[in-house]
Amino acid sequence: MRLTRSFYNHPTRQLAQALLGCRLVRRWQGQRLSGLIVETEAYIGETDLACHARAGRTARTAVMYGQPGRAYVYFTYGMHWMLNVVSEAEHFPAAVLIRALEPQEGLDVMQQHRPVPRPIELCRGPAKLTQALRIDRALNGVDLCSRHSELWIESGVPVPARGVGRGPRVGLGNTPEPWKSKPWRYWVKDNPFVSK
DNA sequence: AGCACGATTAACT
DNA sequence: GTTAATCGTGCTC
Repeated sequence: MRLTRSFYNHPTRQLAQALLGCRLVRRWQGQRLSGLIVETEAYIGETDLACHARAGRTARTAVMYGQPGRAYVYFTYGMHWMLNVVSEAEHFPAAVLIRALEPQEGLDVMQQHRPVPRPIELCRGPAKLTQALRIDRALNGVDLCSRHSELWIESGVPVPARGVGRGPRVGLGNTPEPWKSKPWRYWVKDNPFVSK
């Protein structure tokens, strides 16, 4: 079942954990491309200096200030797209970055989008999964709760708290403390599809 | 108008 | 472990 708006309207760290085990689905040319979410990170508000919303409301960050349950897709390093899910109440800018998937449906199509020798490499990283699922600027702002969107998340088997690993967020090179070290990255323990 | 840098990845040594 | 690729964004001049 497609997750509803209320699922996303929660504290970001709580949502980041709740999304583990859920299934991200992309409809591409009538086909389902999907995978279980196995790794996430929380980015929370203007005071979190790792969050893009630290710059306040701009054209780029506007989606994060909108409804929960929308996709925030941004471009970085001159070549990569990142997928986030907007969290918390409208007007509070926060989102969950989807960092890795365990591929489930449409692996053959994903391989066409992203040629790799083995499926383990298909979605093991935030820019890898957007490439495999063909997620780019066209999906920025899309409502994951709408019946008509080509991107959504389905409920799954919740991962119990003891099965969730936690640690600092990845790639925050110049972010000052204490934000750089906040343990706001979550993953499914012992799952081989988690990024490295 | 110009500049430094980035929520990364792949291909090096 | 190091580095190139490659361009939108936000900040300074």
